[in-house]
Amino acid sequence: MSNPIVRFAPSPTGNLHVGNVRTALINWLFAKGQGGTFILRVDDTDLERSTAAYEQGIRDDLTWLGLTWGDTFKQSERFAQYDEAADKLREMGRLYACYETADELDRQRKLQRARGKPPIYNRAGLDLTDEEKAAYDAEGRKPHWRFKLSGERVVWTDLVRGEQAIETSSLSDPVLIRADGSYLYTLPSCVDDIDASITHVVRGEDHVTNSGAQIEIFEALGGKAPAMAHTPLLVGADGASLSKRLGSLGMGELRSQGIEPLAICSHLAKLGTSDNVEIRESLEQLADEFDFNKIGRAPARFDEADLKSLNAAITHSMPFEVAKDRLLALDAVAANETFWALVRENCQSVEDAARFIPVAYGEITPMIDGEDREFISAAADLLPAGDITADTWGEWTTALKSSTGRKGKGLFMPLRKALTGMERGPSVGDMLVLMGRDRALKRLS
RNA sequence: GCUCCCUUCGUCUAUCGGUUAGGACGCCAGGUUUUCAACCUGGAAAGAGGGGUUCGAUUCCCCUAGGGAGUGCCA
Repeated sequence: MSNPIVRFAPSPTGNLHVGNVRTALINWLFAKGQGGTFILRVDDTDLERSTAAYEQGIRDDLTWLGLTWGDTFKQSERFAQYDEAADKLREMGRLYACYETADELDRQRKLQRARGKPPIYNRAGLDLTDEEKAAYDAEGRKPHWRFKLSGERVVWTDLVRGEQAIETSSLSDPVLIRADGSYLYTLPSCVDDIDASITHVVRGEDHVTNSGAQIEIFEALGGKAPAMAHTPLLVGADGASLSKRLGSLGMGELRSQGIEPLAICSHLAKLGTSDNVEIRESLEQLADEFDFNKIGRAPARFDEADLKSLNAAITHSMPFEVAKDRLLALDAVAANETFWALVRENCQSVEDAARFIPVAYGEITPMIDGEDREFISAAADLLPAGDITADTWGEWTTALKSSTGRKGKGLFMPLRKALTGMERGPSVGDMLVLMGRDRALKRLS
Protein backbone atom coordinates (compact mmCIF):
# COMPACT_ATOMS: atom_id res chain seq x y z
CA MET A 1 0.00 0.00 0.00
CA SER A 2 2.90 2.31 -0.57
CA ASN A 3 2.56 5.54 -2.52
CA PRO A 4 -1.15 5.43 -3.20
CA ILE A 5 -2.69 7.65 -5.83
CA VAL A 6 -6.11 8.98 -4.98
CA ARG A 7 -8.44 11.51 -6.50
CA PHE A 8 -11.14 13.88 -5.42
CA ALA A 9 -13.63 14.33 -8.23
CA PRO A 10 -16.17 17.10 -7.68
CA SER A 11 -18.61 18.28 -10.30
CA PRO A 12 -18.43 22.01 -10.88
CA THR A 13 -22.18 22.31 -10.60
CA GLY A 14 -22.13 23.85 -7.15
CA ASN A 15 -19.92 24.88 -4.30
CA LEU A 16 -18.07 22.60 -1.93
CA HIS A 17 -19.97 21.86 1.27
CA VAL A 18 -18.96 20.01 4.40
CA GLY A 19 -19.85 16.60 2.99
CA ASN A 20 -17.73 17.12 -0.12
CA VAL A 21 -14.92 18.55 1.86
CA ARG A 22 -14.82 15.59 4.17
CA THR A 23 -14.37 13.28 1.21
CA ALA A 24 -11.65 15.51 -0.19
CA LEU A 25 -9.96 15.69 3.18
CA ILE A 26 -10.00 11.94 3.78
CA ASN A 27 -8.47 11.36 0.38
CA TRP A 28 -5.86 14.00 1.02
CA LEU A 29 -4.96 12.74 4.50
CA PHE A 30 -4.69 9.17 3.31
CA ALA A 31 -2.44 10.13 0.41
CA LYS A 32 -0.31 12.44 2.50
CA GLY A 33 0.07 9.94 5.32
CA GLN A 34 1.22 7.23 2.91
CA GLY A 35 3.51 9.39 0.85
CA GLY A 36 1.08 9.21 -2.04
CA THR A 37 -0.47 11.61 -4.52
CA PHE A 38 -3.74 13.51 -4.34
CA ILE A 39 -5.28 14.34 -7.70
CA LEU A 40 -8.03 16.86 -8.28
CA ARG A 41 -10.24 15.73 -11.13
CA VAL A 42 -12.98 18.03 -12.30
CA ASP A 43 -15.98 15.97 -13.34
CA ASP A 44 -17.46 18.35 -15.86
CA THR A 45 -18.89 15.97 -18.43
CA ASP A 46 -22.23 17.65 -17.92
CA LEU A 47 -21.48 20.74 -19.96
CA GLU A 48 -24.93 22.15 -19.30
CA ARG A 49 -24.65 22.42 -15.56
CA SER A 50 -20.91 22.85 -15.12
CA THR A 51 -19.56 26.37 -14.85
CA ALA A 52 -16.11 27.89 -14.77
CA ALA A 53 -17.10 29.92 -11.74
CA TYR A 54 -17.95 26.84 -9.69
CA GLU A 55 -14.75 25.18 -10.84
CA GLN A 56 -12.71 28.14 -9.68
CA GLY A 57 -14.66 28.23 -6.45
CA ILE A 58 -13.81 24.61 -5.76
CA ARG A 59 -10.13 25.22 -6.42
CA ASP A 60 -10.17 28.29 -4.19
CA ASP A 61 -11.90 26.45 -1.37
CA LEU A 62 -9.49 23.52 -1.49
CA THR A 63 -6.55 25.87 -1.54
CA TRP A 64 -7.93 27.82 1.38
CA LEU A 65 -8.30 24.60 3.32
CA GLY A 66 -4.75 23.59 2.48
CA LEU A 67 -5.80 20.56 0.43
CA THR A 68 -3.36 21.07 -2.38
CA TRP A 69 -3.23 18.69 -5.30
CA GLY A 70 -0.31 16.98 -6.97
CA ASP A 71 -2.06 16.91 -10.31
CA THR A 72 -5.33 18.08 -11.79
CA PHE A 73 -7.31 17.65 -14.98
CA LYS A 74 -10.79 18.08 -16.38
CA GLN A 75 -12.95 15.38 -17.90
CA SER A 76 -14.15 17.74 -20.58
CA GLU A 77 -10.68 17.50 -22.10
CA ARG A 78 -10.80 13.74 -22.41
CA PHE A 79 -13.84 12.87 -24.50
CA ALA A 80 -11.65 11.11 -27.06
CA GLN A 81 -10.54 8.60 -24.43
CA TYR A 82 -14.11 7.99 -23.34
CA ASP A 83 -15.18 7.42 -26.95
CA GLU A 84 -12.41 4.89 -27.31
CA ALA A 85 -13.47 3.05 -24.18
CA ALA A 86 -17.11 3.10 -25.27
CA ASP A 87 -16.16 1.60 -28.64
CA LYS A 88 -14.23 -1.09 -26.89
CA LEU A 89 -17.20 -1.99 -24.71
CA ARG A 90 -19.51 -1.97 -27.75
CA GLU A 91 -17.22 -4.39 -29.54
CA MET A 92 -17.28 -6.67 -26.55
CA GLY A 93 -21.05 -6.57 -26.48
CA ARG A 94 -21.06 -4.95 -23.08
CA LEU A 95 -22.51 -1.64 -24.25
CA TYR A 96 -25.89 -1.76 -25.90
CA ALA A 97 -28.34 0.71 -27.35
CA CYS A 98 -31.70 1.37 -25.72
CA TYR A 99 -34.53 3.39 -27.20
CA GLU A 100 -36.94 3.88 -24.35
CA THR A 101 -37.76 7.45 -23.49
CA ALA A 102 -37.29 8.76 -19.98
CA ASP A 103 -41.06 8.70 -19.55
CA GLU A 104 -41.34 5.10 -20.59
CA LEU A 105 -38.63 4.07 -18.18
CA ASP A 106 -40.31 6.01 -15.45
CA ARG A 107 -43.60 4.23 -16.09
CA GLN A 108 -41.91 0.85 -16.06
CA ARG A 109 -40.30 1.57 -12.75
CA LYS A 110 -43.54 2.69 -11.19
CA LEU A 111 -45.26 -0.43 -12.42
CA GLN A 112 -42.58 -2.71 -11.01
CA ARG A 113 -42.65 -0.90 -7.74
CA ALA A 114 -46.42 -1.15 -7.56
CA ARG A 115 -46.07 -4.91 -7.91
CA GLY A 116 -43.61 -4.98 -5.05
CA LYS A 117 -40.74 -5.72 -7.37
CA PRO A 118 -37.43 -3.91 -7.52
CA PRO A 119 -37.37 -1.38 -10.39
CA ILE A 120 -34.74 -3.01 -12.54
CA TYR A 121 -34.36 -2.30 -16.24
CA ASN A 122 -35.84 -5.11 -18.32
CA ARG A 123 -33.01 -5.16 -20.86
CA ALA A 124 -35.40 -4.76 -23.74
CA GLY A 125 -32.62 -3.03 -25.65
CA LEU A 126 -30.66 -6.24 -25.68
CA ASP A 127 -33.38 -8.02 -27.66
CA LEU A 128 -33.73 -5.40 -30.34
CA THR A 129 -33.00 -6.69 -33.83
CA ASP A 130 -30.92 -4.71 -36.27
CA GLU A 131 -34.09 -3.98 -38.24
CA GLU A 132 -35.86 -2.60 -35.20
CA LYS A 133 -32.90 -0.41 -34.36
CA ALA A 134 -32.70 0.82 -37.95
CA ALA A 135 -36.39 1.67 -37.77
CA TYR A 136 -35.89 3.71 -34.62
CA ASP A 137 -32.93 5.46 -36.17
CA ALA A 138 -34.97 6.23 -39.26
CA GLU A 139 -37.59 7.77 -36.99
CA GLY A 140 -34.89 10.02 -35.71
CA ARG A 141 -34.87 8.42 -32.26
CA LYS A 142 -31.47 8.52 -30.64
CA PRO A 143 -30.44 5.66 -28.36
CA HIS A 144 -28.91 5.89 -24.94
CA TRP A 145 -26.35 3.25 -24.09
CA ARG A 146 -26.23 0.85 -21.20
CA PHE A 147 -23.44 -1.27 -19.79
CA LYS A 148 -24.37 -4.93 -19.57
CA LEU A 149 -23.77 -6.16 -16.06
CA SER A 150 -22.63 -9.74 -15.61
CA GLY A 151 -25.43 -10.70 -13.26
CA GLU A 152 -22.87 -12.13 -10.92
CA ARG A 153 -21.82 -11.20 -7.46
CA VAL A 154 -19.12 -8.56 -7.24
CA VAL A 155 -17.00 -8.68 -4.13
CA TRP A 156 -14.30 -6.51 -2.70
CA THR A 157 -12.70 -5.78 0.61
CA ASP A 158 -13.69 -2.28 1.49
CA LEU A 159 -11.15 -0.39 3.56
CA VAL A 160 -13.85 0.81 5.91
CA ARG A 161 -16.76 -1.56 5.41
CA GLY A 162 -14.85 -4.82 5.22
CA GLU A 163 -16.02 -7.60 2.92
CA GLN A 164 -18.58 -6.26 0.47
CA ALA A 165 -20.78 -8.08 -1.97
CA ILE A 166 -23.09 -6.60 -4.57
CA GLU A 167 -25.41 -8.79 -6.59
CA THR A 168 -25.31 -7.18 -10.01
CA SER A 169 -28.42 -9.16 -10.90
CA SER A 170 -30.31 -6.83 -8.59
CA LEU A 171 -29.08 -3.74 -10.40
CA SER A 172 -30.22 -2.04 -13.57
CA ASP A 173 -27.63 -1.96 -16.30
CA PRO A 174 -26.21 1.52 -15.84
CA VAL A 175 -26.68 4.09 -18.58
CA LEU A 176 -23.24 5.21 -19.68
CA ILE A 177 -24.14 7.51 -22.57
CA ARG A 178 -27.18 9.74 -22.79
CA ALA A 179 -29.36 9.98 -25.90
CA ASP A 180 -27.71 13.29 -26.70
CA GLY A 181 -24.36 11.55 -26.79
CA SER A 182 -23.00 13.01 -23.56
CA TYR A 183 -21.41 10.85 -20.91
CA LEU A 184 -22.70 10.21 -17.45
CA TYR A 185 -20.02 10.13 -14.83
CA THR A 186 -19.82 6.34 -14.58
CA LEU A 187 -17.63 5.47 -17.56
CA PRO A 188 -15.36 8.53 -17.61
CA SER A 189 -14.65 7.96 -13.96
CA CYS A 190 -13.42 4.44 -14.61
CA VAL A 191 -11.41 5.45 -17.68
CA ASP A 192 -9.74 8.26 -15.78
CA ASP A 193 -9.04 6.11 -12.75
CA ILE A 194 -7.31 3.60 -15.00
CA ASP A 195 -5.32 6.21 -16.93
CA ALA A 196 -4.31 8.07 -13.79
CA SER A 197 -3.34 4.80 -12.10
CA ILE A 198 -5.63 5.50 -9.19
CA THR A 199 -4.91 2.96 -6.48
CA HIS A 200 -7.73 3.78 -4.07
CA VAL A 201 -11.20 5.13 -4.68
CA VAL A 202 -12.32 6.83 -1.49
CA ARG A 203 -15.82 8.28 -1.40
CA GLY A 204 -19.05 8.33 0.55
CA GLU A 205 -21.13 5.22 1.08
CA ASP A 206 -23.79 6.60 -1.21
CA HIS A 207 -21.54 5.17 -3.92
CA VAL A 208 -21.36 1.53 -2.86
CA THR A 209 -23.74 0.22 -5.48
CA ASN A 210 -22.03 2.36 -8.08
CA SER A 211 -18.81 0.72 -7.08
CA GLY A 212 -20.29 -2.69 -7.70
CA ALA A 213 -21.13 -1.72 -11.27
CA GLN A 214 -17.92 0.18 -11.81
CA ILE A 215 -15.77 -2.73 -10.73
CA GLU A 216 -17.26 -4.64 -13.65
CA ILE A 217 -16.49 -1.77 -15.97
CA PHE A 218 -12.90 -1.64 -14.76
CA GLU A 219 -12.56 -5.31 -15.47
CA ALA A 220 -14.27 -5.09 -18.84
CA LEU A 221 -11.86 -2.36 -19.80
CA GLY A 222 -9.01 -4.69 -19.00
CA GLY A 223 -8.03 -2.95 -15.81
CA LYS A 224 -8.05 -4.03 -12.27
CA ALA A 225 -10.38 -2.10 -10.03
CA PRO A 226 -8.68 0.13 -7.48
CA ALA A 227 -9.09 -0.60 -3.78
CA MET A 228 -12.32 0.88 -2.46
CA ALA A 229 -13.19 2.76 0.71
CA HIS A 230 -16.70 3.99 1.39
CA THR A 231 -17.12 6.23 4.38
CA PRO A 232 -20.41 6.73 6.19
CA LEU A 233 -22.15 9.97 5.38
CA LEU A 234 -22.54 12.88 7.73
CA VAL A 235 -25.97 13.70 9.08
CA GLY A 236 -27.26 16.86 10.69
CA ALA A 237 -27.03 17.58 14.40
CA ASP A 238 -30.62 16.40 14.86
CA GLY A 239 -29.52 13.00 13.62
CA ALA A 240 -32.40 12.94 11.20
CA SER A 241 -31.41 12.80 7.58
CA LEU A 242 -28.70 14.35 5.56
CA SER A 243 -30.01 17.82 6.29
CA LYS A 244 -30.38 20.56 3.77
CA ARG A 245 -28.30 22.74 6.03
CA LEU A 246 -25.39 20.32 5.71
CA GLY A 247 -25.63 20.07 1.97
CA SER A 248 -25.59 23.80 1.61
CA LEU A 249 -23.13 24.77 4.31
CA GLY A 250 -20.39 26.04 2.07
CA MET A 251 -16.80 26.98 2.73
CA GLY A 252 -17.58 30.55 1.82
CA GLU A 253 -20.12 30.82 4.58
CA LEU A 254 -17.81 29.20 7.10
CA ARG A 255 -15.00 31.45 6.05
CA SER A 256 -17.11 34.57 6.43
CA GLN A 257 -18.00 33.41 9.92
CA GLY A 258 -14.32 33.50 10.72
CA ILE A 259 -13.95 29.73 10.90
CA GLU A 260 -10.35 28.58 10.51
CA PRO A 261 -9.49 25.98 7.87
CA LEU A 262 -7.76 23.87 10.49
CA ALA A 263 -10.88 23.86 12.65
CA ILE A 264 -12.85 22.50 9.72
CA CYS A 265 -10.21 19.94 8.85
CA SER A 266 -9.68 18.79 12.42
CA HIS A 267 -13.39 18.40 12.95
CA LEU A 268 -14.08 16.57 9.71
CA ALA A 269 -11.03 14.35 10.07
CA LYS A 270 -11.90 13.19 13.56
CA LEU A 271 -15.68 13.13 13.53
CA GLY A 272 -16.92 9.57 13.31
CA THR A 273 -13.54 8.10 14.19
CA SER A 274 -12.25 6.55 17.39
CA ASP A 275 -9.92 9.51 17.90
CA ASN A 276 -11.10 12.36 20.06
CA VAL A 277 -12.49 15.33 18.19
CA GLU A 278 -9.85 17.89 19.03
CA ILE A 279 -7.82 20.57 17.33
CA ARG A 280 -4.63 19.35 15.70
CA GLU A 281 -1.57 21.40 14.93
CA SER A 282 -1.58 20.85 11.21
CA LEU A 283 -2.88 18.84 8.30
CA GLU A 284 0.34 16.86 8.47
CA GLN A 285 -0.46 15.77 12.00
CA LEU A 286 -3.96 14.79 10.93
CA ALA A 287 -2.41 12.81 8.09
CA ASP A 288 -0.04 11.01 10.45
CA GLU A 289 -2.96 9.97 12.61
CA PHE A 290 -5.24 8.99 9.76
CA ASP A 291 -6.29 5.37 9.46
CA PHE A 292 -9.29 3.85 7.70
CA ASN A 293 -9.59 1.42 10.59
CA LYS A 294 -10.49 4.26 12.90
CA ILE A 295 -13.54 5.18 10.88
CA GLY A 296 -16.81 3.77 12.18
CA ARG A 297 -19.61 2.42 10.03
CA ALA A 298 -22.51 4.46 11.33
CA PRO A 299 -23.37 7.95 10.08
CA ALA A 300 -21.90 10.66 12.31
CA ARG A 301 -23.66 13.85 13.30
CA PHE A 302 -22.12 17.09 12.18
CA ASP A 303 -22.83 19.85 14.69
CA GLU A 304 -21.84 23.38 13.80
CA ALA A 305 -21.59 24.21 17.48
CA ASP A 306 -18.74 21.72 17.85
CA LEU A 307 -16.97 23.26 14.91
CA LYS A 308 -17.29 26.67 16.52
CA SER A 309 -15.84 25.48 19.77
CA LEU A 310 -12.84 24.01 17.95
CA ASN A 311 -12.50 27.34 16.23
CA ALA A 312 -12.55 29.14 19.56
CA ALA A 313 -9.74 26.92 20.77
CA ILE A 314 -7.61 27.98 17.80
CA THR A 315 -8.48 31.62 18.27
CA HIS A 316 -7.56 31.69 21.96
CA SER A 317 -3.94 30.95 21.24
CA MET A 318 -3.57 32.48 17.80
CA PRO A 319 -0.37 34.52 17.36
CA PHE A 320 -0.82 38.15 16.40
CA GLU A 321 1.00 37.73 13.09
CA VAL A 322 -1.58 35.18 12.01
CA ALA A 323 -4.54 37.35 12.97
CA LYS A 324 -3.04 40.62 11.83
CA ASP A 325 -4.43 40.92 8.32
CA ARG A 326 -7.91 40.06 9.40
CA LEU A 327 -7.77 42.53 12.26
CA LEU A 328 -6.63 45.10 9.76
CA ALA A 329 -9.69 44.32 7.68
CA LEU A 330 -11.83 44.91 10.75
CA ASP A 331 -10.27 48.24 11.66
CA ALA A 332 -6.70 49.43 11.26
CA VAL A 333 -6.66 50.70 14.81
CA ALA A 334 -7.23 47.17 16.13
CA ALA A 335 -4.32 45.63 14.29
CA ASN A 336 -1.86 45.83 17.14
CA GLU A 337 -0.36 43.13 19.23
CA THR A 338 -1.38 44.51 22.62
CA PHE A 339 -5.03 44.62 21.70
CA TRP A 340 -5.00 41.14 20.22
CA ALA A 341 -3.21 39.59 23.17
CA LEU A 342 -5.78 41.15 25.44
CA VAL A 343 -8.95 40.12 23.64
CA ARG A 344 -8.19 36.86 21.88
CA GLU A 345 -9.12 34.63 24.79
CA ASN A 346 -12.56 36.16 24.77
CA CYS A 347 -13.05 35.63 21.06
CA GLN A 348 -14.70 32.76 19.23
CA SER A 349 -13.03 33.87 16.02
CA VAL A 350 -10.69 36.61 14.87
CA GLU A 351 -13.63 38.64 13.62
CA ASP A 352 -15.21 38.34 17.03
CA ALA A 353 -12.59 40.84 18.20
CA ALA A 354 -14.72 43.51 16.57
CA ARG A 355 -16.87 43.58 19.70
CA PHE A 356 -14.02 44.99 21.70
CA ILE A 357 -12.79 47.63 19.28
CA PRO A 358 -15.26 50.31 20.40
CA VAL A 359 -14.43 49.51 24.00
CA ALA A 360 -10.76 50.26 23.47
CA TYR A 361 -10.85 52.78 20.65
CA GLY A 362 -14.37 54.09 20.17
CA GLU A 363 -17.65 54.85 21.79
CA ILE A 364 -19.79 52.55 23.89
CA THR A 365 -22.90 52.87 25.98
CA PRO A 366 -21.91 52.44 29.62
CA MET A 367 -24.00 50.11 31.75
CA ILE A 368 -24.64 51.76 35.11
CA ASP A 369 -27.26 50.32 37.42
CA GLY A 370 -29.25 52.84 39.47
CA GLU A 371 -27.86 51.51 42.73
CA ASP A 372 -24.31 52.00 41.50
CA ARG A 373 -24.61 55.65 40.35
CA GLU A 374 -23.11 57.03 43.50
CA PHE A 375 -20.31 54.50 43.48
CA ILE A 376 -19.45 55.24 39.87
CA SER A 377 -19.25 58.97 40.43
CA ALA A 378 -17.02 58.36 43.43
CA ALA A 379 -14.88 56.23 41.17
CA ALA A 380 -14.61 59.03 38.63
CA ASP A 381 -13.33 61.35 41.34
CA LEU A 382 -10.77 58.86 42.57
CA LEU A 383 -9.25 57.98 39.21
CA PRO A 384 -5.53 58.66 39.71
CA ALA A 385 -4.26 61.76 37.96
CA GLY A 386 -2.06 61.67 34.90
CA ASP A 387 -1.80 59.16 32.09
CA ILE A 388 -3.21 55.74 32.65
CA THR A 389 -0.57 53.06 33.04
CA ALA A 390 -0.46 49.41 33.91
CA ASP A 391 -0.42 50.42 37.59
CA THR A 392 -3.42 52.67 37.47
CA TRP A 393 -6.05 49.97 37.88
CA GLY A 394 -4.49 48.59 41.04
CA GLU A 395 -4.05 51.97 42.65
CA TRP A 396 -7.50 53.08 41.68
CA THR A 397 -9.39 50.02 42.91
CA THR A 398 -7.42 49.97 46.15
CA ALA A 399 -8.37 53.56 46.81
CA LEU A 400 -11.99 52.85 45.91
CA LYS A 401 -12.08 49.87 48.17
CA SER A 402 -11.02 51.81 51.21
CA SER A 403 -13.18 54.81 50.52
CA THR A 404 -16.40 52.96 49.66
CA GLY A 405 -15.97 49.74 51.58
CA ARG A 406 -16.86 47.75 48.50
CA LYS A 407 -14.92 44.65 47.54
CA GLY A 408 -14.91 41.65 45.26
CA LYS A 409 -17.55 41.45 42.61
CA GLY A 410 -19.48 44.41 44.04
CA LEU A 411 -16.42 46.56 43.54
CA PHE A 412 -15.28 45.34 40.15
CA MET A 413 -18.42 44.50 38.24
CA PRO A 414 -19.94 48.01 38.28
CA LEU A 415 -16.65 49.38 36.98
CA ARG A 416 -16.50 46.75 34.27
CA LYS A 417 -20.03 47.47 33.16
CA ALA A 418 -19.57 51.21 33.17
CA LEU A 419 -16.20 51.20 31.42
CA THR A 420 -16.84 48.49 28.83
CA GLY A 421 -20.60 48.32 28.55
CA MET A 422 -20.35 44.55 28.99
CA GLU A 423 -20.56 42.04 31.79
CA ARG A 424 -17.88 39.86 30.30
CA GLY A 425 -14.67 40.52 28.52
CA PRO A 426 -10.94 40.93 28.89
CA SER A 427 -9.21 42.30 31.96
CA VAL A 428 -10.67 45.75 32.73
CA GLY A 429 -7.38 47.11 34.01
CA ASP A 430 -5.67 46.33 30.74
CA MET A 431 -8.58 47.62 28.69
CA LEU A 432 -8.41 50.81 30.73
CA VAL A 433 -4.89 51.44 29.47
CA LEU A 434 -6.04 51.10 25.89
CA MET A 435 -9.14 53.26 26.20
CA GLY A 436 -7.26 56.04 27.97
CA ARG A 437 -8.24 58.62 30.52
CA ASP A 438 -10.70 60.69 28.52
CA ARG A 439 -12.84 57.78 27.42
CA ALA A 440 -12.82 56.34 30.91
CA LEU A 441 -13.97 59.58 32.55
CA LYS A 442 -16.64 60.09 29.96
CA ARG A 443 -18.04 56.63 30.59
CA LEU A 444 -18.05 57.19 34.33
CA SER A 445 -19.89 60.50 34.13
C1' G B 1 -42.12 -1.59 -1.99
C1' C B 2 -37.21 -3.98 -2.64
C1' U B 3 -31.75 -4.25 -1.46
C1' C B 4 -27.57 -2.95 1.57
C1' C B 5 -25.45 -0.73 6.01
C1' C B 6 -25.91 0.83 11.02
C1' U B 7 -27.74 1.07 16.60
C1' U B 8 -22.85 1.74 23.78
C1' C B 9 -23.39 8.23 28.22
C1' G B 10 -26.48 14.48 25.05
C1' U B 11 -22.29 13.90 21.10
C1' C B 12 -17.76 11.12 18.89
C1' U B 13 -16.33 6.52 20.47
C1' A B 14 -13.31 1.97 23.39
C1' U B 15 -14.53 -3.08 24.60
C1' C B 16 -11.20 -9.11 20.00
C1' G B 17 -17.98 -13.77 25.83
C1' G B 18 -16.30 -12.89 32.13
C1' U B 19 -14.65 -5.00 32.89
C1' U B 20 -16.82 -1.24 39.09
C1' A B 21 -18.67 -0.80 30.63
C1' G B 22 -13.10 3.20 29.64
C1' G B 23 -11.83 8.00 27.22
C1' A B 24 -12.87 12.72 24.89
C1' C B 25 -16.24 16.95 23.99
C1' G B 26 -20.38 19.02 26.29
C1' C B 27 -23.01 19.57 30.95
C1' C B 28 -23.16 20.21 36.56
C1' A B 29 -20.44 21.34 41.26
C1' G B 30 -16.11 23.03 43.78
C1' G B 31 -11.13 25.45 43.48
C1' U B 32 -8.32 29.43 41.22
C1' U B 33 -9.41 34.16 38.64
C1' U B 34 -12.09 41.36 39.58
C1' U B 35 -15.08 39.05 34.79
C1' C B 36 -14.28 35.93 30.67
C1' A B 37 -10.94 32.36 28.98
C1' A B 38 -7.54 28.87 30.63
C1' C B 39 -6.26 25.43 34.29
C1' C B 40 -7.16 21.87 38.59
C1' U B 41 -10.54 18.52 41.34
C1' G B 42 -15.00 16.02 41.64
C1' G B 43 -19.92 14.53 39.63
C1' A B 44 -24.23 13.05 36.78
C1' A B 45 -24.58 10.36 32.29
C1' A B 46 -24.88 4.61 28.03
C1' G B 47 -24.71 -0.94 25.09
C1' A B 48 -32.99 0.31 21.41
C1' G B 49 -36.70 -3.80 22.68
C1' G B 50 -37.74 -9.09 22.56
C1' G B 51 -36.19 -13.96 21.85
C1' G B 52 -32.38 -17.51 21.55
C1' U B 53 -26.95 -19.86 21.98
C1' U B 54 -23.82 -20.18 26.47
C1' C B 55 -21.91 -21.66 33.06
C1' G B 56 -21.84 -16.44 31.56
C1' A B 57 -23.81 -11.89 26.72
C1' U B 58 -22.72 -4.94 25.18
C1' U B 59 -19.97 -8.68 22.53
C1' C B 60 -22.51 -14.47 18.59
C1' C B 61 -27.58 -15.69 15.97
C1' C B 62 -32.86 -14.39 14.89
C1' C B 63 -37.07 -11.04 15.11
C1' U B 64 -39.03 -6.16 15.97
C1' A B 65 -38.29 -1.00 16.26
C1' G B 66 -35.41 3.16 14.90
C1' G B 67 -31.63 5.62 11.78
C1' G B 68 -28.66 6.02 7.10
C1' A B 69 -28.00 4.85 1.96
C1' G B 70 -29.28 2.90 -2.83
C1' U B 71 -33.07 1.80 -6.08
C1' G B 72 -31.98 8.29 -12.20
C1' C B 73 -30.61 9.45 -19.58
C1' C B 74 -27.64 13.06 -11.00
C1' A B 75 -22.92 12.68 -8.94
